[in-house]
Amino acid sequence: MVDLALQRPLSFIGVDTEFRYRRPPVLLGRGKEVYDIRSIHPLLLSIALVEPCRDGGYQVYPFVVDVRDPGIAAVLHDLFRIPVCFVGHNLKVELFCFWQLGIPAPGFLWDTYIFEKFRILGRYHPQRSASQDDVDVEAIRAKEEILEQKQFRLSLSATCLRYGISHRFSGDKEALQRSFLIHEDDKLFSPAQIEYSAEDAVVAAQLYIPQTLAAVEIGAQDHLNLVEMPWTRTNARIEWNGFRVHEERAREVTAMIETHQQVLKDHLAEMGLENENSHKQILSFFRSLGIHRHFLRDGKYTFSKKVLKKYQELHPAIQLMRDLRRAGDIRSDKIMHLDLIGVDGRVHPQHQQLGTDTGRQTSRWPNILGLDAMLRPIVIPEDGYGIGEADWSQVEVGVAAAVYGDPELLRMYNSGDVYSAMAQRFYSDQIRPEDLSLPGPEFKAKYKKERNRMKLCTLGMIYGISPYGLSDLMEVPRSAAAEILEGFMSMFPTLRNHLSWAVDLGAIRGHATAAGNVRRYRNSRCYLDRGEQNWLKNHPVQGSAAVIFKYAGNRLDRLYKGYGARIIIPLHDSFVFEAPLEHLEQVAEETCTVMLQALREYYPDLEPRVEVNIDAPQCWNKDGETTALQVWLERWTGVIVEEDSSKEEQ
DNA sequence: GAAGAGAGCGCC
DNA sequence: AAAGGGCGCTCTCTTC
Repeated sequence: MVDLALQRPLSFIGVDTEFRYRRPPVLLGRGKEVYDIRSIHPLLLSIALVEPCRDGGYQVYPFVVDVRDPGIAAVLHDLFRIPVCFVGHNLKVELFCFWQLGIPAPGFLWDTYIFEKFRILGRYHPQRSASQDDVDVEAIRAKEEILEQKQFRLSLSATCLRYGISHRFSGDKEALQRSFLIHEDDKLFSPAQIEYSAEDAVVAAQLYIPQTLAAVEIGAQDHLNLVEMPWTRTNARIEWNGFRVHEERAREVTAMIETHQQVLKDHLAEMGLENENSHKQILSFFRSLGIHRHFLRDGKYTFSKKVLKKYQELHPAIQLMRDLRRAGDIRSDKIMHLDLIGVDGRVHPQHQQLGTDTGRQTSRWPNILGLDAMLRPIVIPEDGYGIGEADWSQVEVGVAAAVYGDPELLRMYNSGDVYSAMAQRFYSDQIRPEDLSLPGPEFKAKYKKERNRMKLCTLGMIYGISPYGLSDLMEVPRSAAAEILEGFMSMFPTLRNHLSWAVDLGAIRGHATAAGNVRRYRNSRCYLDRGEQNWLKNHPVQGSAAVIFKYAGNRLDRLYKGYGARIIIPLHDSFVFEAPLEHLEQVAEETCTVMLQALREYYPDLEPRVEVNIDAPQCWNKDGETTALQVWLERWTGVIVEEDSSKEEQ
């Protein structure tokens, strides 16, 4: 097979693998099963070599290889070095199989699953139910159906149907897939298993040309080849890399919280509240104290963190509730699930490419992108390695300035600290004249409140906030918020126009557009509600930032190879990396360079800044802060000791 | 007992 | 009438 592949003038190669896992799945409740990707056991590799014929058609040579043979990897090396495109449906698992076999990934990929996901971003988005009525069965069913439809559309058989390609096994695909999961080690494969396996590689190959045409039709072929498809490999590698967790520290934290939680819970129960998480119980508790009216918002009671903090002076129980909630959140974080540690001793969350409608990543099991900052020090490097992080400063503001072409916002972004520059202009009559040209960092320290208001306005502007929402955030009357917002927007007339055009054009066209022509589609042709108006404005910013992020990530993935370094967490606007200690500084420096270049390649008008943090390489952390969790726990413990003693005195 | 909605919290 | 974009996850409470 390899000889033939090397001798023929191939156009591209379809690929598929069948596999099982050596470890049983971890059960996460509600029927969720998560397999340890490091225990993947490749069984069959299917290959479809494709070459052009004189008659204008294509000749396909299908092969199926039993990759349980330990000598096979060495033979396959040469095949994957052929510089043609390798096509497959959800290539992530194929890449896992290759890496498990010790075969380097091919250089040029096309993922037919990712393409289908890409072309329906925003479609099949469950709408908020039209009715406020709780028993709107129709709305619930419709929502379920939409999500099911979306999943089904992305499957290989449904994709084949759409392109008019016949898949011989589409009917009993599931049964065959399952047959591999329970296949015994030395058993031969049945003809059905082998033919099914071959068929998947063949149809994936057959999808390549029609999908390429479809990519041209949506104006995104360049982006797909440059960014999205290479990212499938980068993303798979991040998942394959995973990260190490400090098991002992995790156990300590859990034990410590559990001990003190009980004491505090008892204390709270004495005051009259059994469960700090129960909305119902809190309401009746606060009623009995006569303080419930403070928590009324628009006809509903809310006991969120923010309002509890605001009114904590009303009763000593409130501080207790806040602490208990925080402690409960930390204790129950999925990262504490130590059974998610793979056979390589590392945790491998699923990183879902195009997980969101703007093209951003999502992660789950555990959701490492949403990890409480206090828990970051649970993530530690391998021995001899260090962890670093590099992030673009205020990147979405810069991207907003660039995509909407606002000269004043550009100037402010390029000046150093965008929010300081805004405050210097916005509050020019309230700021001492000598401070009007103060450099960002100094201004930031001196005019904290003013700067923070500008930050709220900026984020609000990108997300489409209303005076109502802003007044809540700034804690000023609505009329004052309206005035601030108006004054703020009037500093950026170009931006204001272009935001409003983004809504109008998006409504007419049917989609919002980001860098690389990454589209997010509307679901209806009728009235734009506020939410839709907002994402039409926001997608160009968030989506473009996501594109640049992946572009930079791809470059880093290739660059890191030379240092034995790896990306471990792709954090929307920052990369967390792990590198051998002797190369950590060099890796950090080159990471900055790549990130700066990437942003400037897309938006040459920007003068971006990247902040790097290798201050505490012994664990992941925020701004070099590694002890926040300990400090918090100690304070918590302190509270108990103090209150216990005061109780005794009484 | 399972499943879903709502409230809430974490991240960017 | 609603009121800031994008997510994943846990807990409570209700319903089937």
